Amino acid sequence: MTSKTKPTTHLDEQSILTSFFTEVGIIQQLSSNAIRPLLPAGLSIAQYGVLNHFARRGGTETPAQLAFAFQVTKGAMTNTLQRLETQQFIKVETDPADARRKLVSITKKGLNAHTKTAKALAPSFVQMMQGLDLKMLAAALPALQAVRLYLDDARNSKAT
Amino acid sequence: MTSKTKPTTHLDEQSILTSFFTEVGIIQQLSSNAIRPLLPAGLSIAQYGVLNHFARRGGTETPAQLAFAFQVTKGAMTNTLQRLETQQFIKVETDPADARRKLVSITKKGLNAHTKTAKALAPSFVQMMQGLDLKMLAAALPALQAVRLYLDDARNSKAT
DNA sequence: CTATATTAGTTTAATGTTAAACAAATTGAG
DNA sequence: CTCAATTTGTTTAACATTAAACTAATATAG
Repeated sequence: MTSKTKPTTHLDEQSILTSFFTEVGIIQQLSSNAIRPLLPAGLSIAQYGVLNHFARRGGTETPAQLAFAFQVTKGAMTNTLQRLETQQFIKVETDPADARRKLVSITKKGLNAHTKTAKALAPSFVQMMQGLDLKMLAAALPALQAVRLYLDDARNSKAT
Repeated sequence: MTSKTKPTTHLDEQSILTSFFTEVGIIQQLSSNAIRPLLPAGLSIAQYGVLNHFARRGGTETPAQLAFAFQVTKGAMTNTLQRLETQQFIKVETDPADARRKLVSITKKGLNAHTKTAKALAPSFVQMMQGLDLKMLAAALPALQAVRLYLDDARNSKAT
């Protein structure tokens, strides 16, 4: 496995990219598995993501905007929104200006559920802040953003 | 949103962690969506992951070892392995030394499928290597590894 | 105005995932 | 040895997701 021509102090270019995506994938899997059991019954990670989105930003958004923001298909977002609406965590109305569209907003009950859930997650969050070198994480953010932007652009140029 | 007491040149600690996981989640979603349509019909990302694992490392592993490596449940791995076995990409035998265990290995057909798939993915991969600042990505790897190890340890200490 | 194209959202079938219950084999305490 | 505990893998039910077909509403070309 070790190169004969170069002392592999540095990873070769291919390994950098492979390692990067492997780490991202595993982190995603581990963090999902850590968060899931902390959520209240009936609230999935996807659903909490939508509640969190509205709790931070407020206002209304269409299902298509939400699907784009979370990078899931419209069908997936339809499903998530239906489950949130069943629990009365969001309100869904037809856009009076365009009957194809729907306008989604968070309800008081949804805000309460979000607050309660955020509190349940807080201890693990605090523990992570203590256990990790946040300066190192902050230093890694530009790289993550660069990759995200690259993938986003690649997707958009394809979707022409 | 801007702090009154501090000029927010730097993100606060909570935002660092939130941004980090948000970016990881979006990258995972975008990269999965980019890769999926490039795979041959009948081969999922999960299945390709297993083929890739064996193509790199060779040898045999038990379903439990694979489930651990990919951080999925045993049930998920059973499903993936059954689909790979149906396509004759892997061989699954009972461990003669312990009849509870099974020994999984890749077949020639599986290696061929892996090679073919890797070739299909190569152009996008090369394009990424050209379009991204690999030094920046390499510099971010330690942070990713640190987070992965933290989550891994947290999980293990819980699973006591 | 009308016919076509586009856009927004839903539905369906297939797959992947988790959690939990289960069966079978092995281990270990007594 | 024997019986309970553990380990390994499978199954099942519920849910998330994608791709593709579909419906309804709007926009646009002629």
